Amino acid sequence: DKAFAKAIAQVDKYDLFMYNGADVDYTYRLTRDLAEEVKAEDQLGVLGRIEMPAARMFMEFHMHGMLIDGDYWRSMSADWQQEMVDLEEELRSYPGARDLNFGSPKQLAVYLFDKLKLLPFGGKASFKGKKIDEGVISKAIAEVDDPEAREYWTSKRTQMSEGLKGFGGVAKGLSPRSTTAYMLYFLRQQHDFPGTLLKWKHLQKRDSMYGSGMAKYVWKDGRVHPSYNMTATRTGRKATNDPAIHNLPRGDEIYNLFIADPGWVIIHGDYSQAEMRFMAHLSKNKALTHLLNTTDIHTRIAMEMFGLSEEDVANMPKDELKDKRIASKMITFGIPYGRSPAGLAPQLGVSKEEAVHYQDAYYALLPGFREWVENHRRMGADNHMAVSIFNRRRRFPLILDKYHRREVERQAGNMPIQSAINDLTLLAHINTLIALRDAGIPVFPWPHIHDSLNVMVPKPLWKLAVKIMADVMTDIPFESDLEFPVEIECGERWGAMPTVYDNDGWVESEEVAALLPG
DNA sequence: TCTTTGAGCCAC
DNA sequence: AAACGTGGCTCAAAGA
Ligand SMILES: Nc1nc2c(ncn2[C@H]2C[C@H](O)[C@@H](COP(=O)(O)OP(=O)(O)OP(=O)(O)O)O2)c(=O)[nH]1
Ligand SMILES: [Mn+2]
Ligand SMILES: [Mn+2]
Repeated sequence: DKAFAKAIAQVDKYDLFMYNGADVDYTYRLTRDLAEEVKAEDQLGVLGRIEMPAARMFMEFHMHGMLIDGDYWRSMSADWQQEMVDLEEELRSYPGARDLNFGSPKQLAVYLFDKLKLLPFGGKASFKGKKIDEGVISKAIAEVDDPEAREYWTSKRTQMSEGLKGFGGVAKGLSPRSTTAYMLYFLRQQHDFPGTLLKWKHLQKRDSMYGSGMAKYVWKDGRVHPSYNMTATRTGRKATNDPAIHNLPRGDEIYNLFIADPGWVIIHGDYSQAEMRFMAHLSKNKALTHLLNTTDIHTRIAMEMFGLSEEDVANMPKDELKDKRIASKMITFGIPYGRSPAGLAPQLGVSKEEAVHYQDAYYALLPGFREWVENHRRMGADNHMAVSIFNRRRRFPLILDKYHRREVERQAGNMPIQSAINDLTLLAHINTLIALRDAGIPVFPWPHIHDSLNVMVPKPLWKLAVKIMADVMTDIPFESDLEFPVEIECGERWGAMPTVYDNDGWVESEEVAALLPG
């Protein structure tokens, strides 16, 4: 932080040294007291086996950082800014829009709903309520004939305000005067302005995050050095910042900003259908296990969601299928994590009643799974605690009312699964580094991202390293009927990495041959 | 001139 | 529609 650095620069050097020394000393002394607490909470295993080695790995990653492709970065940034200039000129040409700040939701609402008098989901009636009823949204979007808009609505959530969820908090949902993309896709059926605004918003986000906005994160060495926050989540997942790398927009455009050091390659491994597999492990559900062993469940749910046949899947462009598969994850995970038919409906593009049928069809595919899911949720709330197989814990000391209880049930249901997949992956990351070094392969850690991990190795050794990573990741540290297959990609640029290894072994392709000799 | 909050959008 | 879960970042606007 610039202001902080400036302030620190003015502090007397001797005072600063004394302060830093005291900081270290007191931290060290605290370990004695805290070790007692950790022991009392039976968390020495989590600390010693996972958190401490992970901390060392994250520090190593932070120090070395990731190289930014400076030419590509500047070129992309310039492109985005030029496009924005053009779009802004168009937007300002609309009557009354000349002096608008397009980044201000407040000003946009006045323009869209008062000046242009555009009608939100549900029309005039919605102005009466504070939030738009889900049924109104479902009905409205079902009647819209705009493929791009339909695609958006099936791939994004409506959820907006957060508040103190469930108790004394702000109501969640879509306000009738909302200016979100979700709303703009509806408004663009009535006027040209919202459509152009959507494009502007997209570019504004890209540039502010990864174009001009990225500059503050690029050090003098031309690299970014993200920090890992190990205590940000209630599940043991990690968070990153400065810059955050857990929420980079998918696709090559942004990922190609990050490249391997010259002469090195990045190797990336991601668990397949990770949390579904772990739910199968915990529940020992036969049908789910069988489904995972024989098909891709995300694709299977995508077929249900979009009404696709086997032929459709076979003939569809690869990228389109990939997008539909991604969209289906929110349904596949949403249902066992407690999403209601009302919540599912807008994303499925159907009424609440029809959404019930989707939910039933989902569970009909997996006999016994619904019972397990509901019991699993209840037990966590009853115990006021959720525990993962790695003995990570989340407590729920207070349950305030029946609605809060439902929230706690969903959180307690999710924790042991999300947490275990994270720790499984984190351990695999740590062990991959160890195994590579044991094999004499130089390696730098790259990011750990929930159920995926990255390392950087010298290019000539890529194949050896891929095999080692695959072996470590699939050699899970617990007994299970389930396998945990991985997909491994490799390349010099983070956004251009062909799959080189998956559940069926080595993947041959022209792309691999061109990129990775040997 | 700061800091905090709200709206919005991105990911696994 | 009393809400699938877990997060971070930017900008505008309000608060100190
Ligand atoms: N509750 C919830 N969890 C999610 C959602 N999206 C992702 N996750 C969790 C569950 C996933 O298994 C995990 C890793 O995300 P991935 O994008 O890698 O998906 P997954 O591993 O399921 O499939 P894949 O890697 O594509 O075979 O993150 C979501 O929308 N809701
Ligand atoms: Mn995965
Ligand atoms: Mn993943």
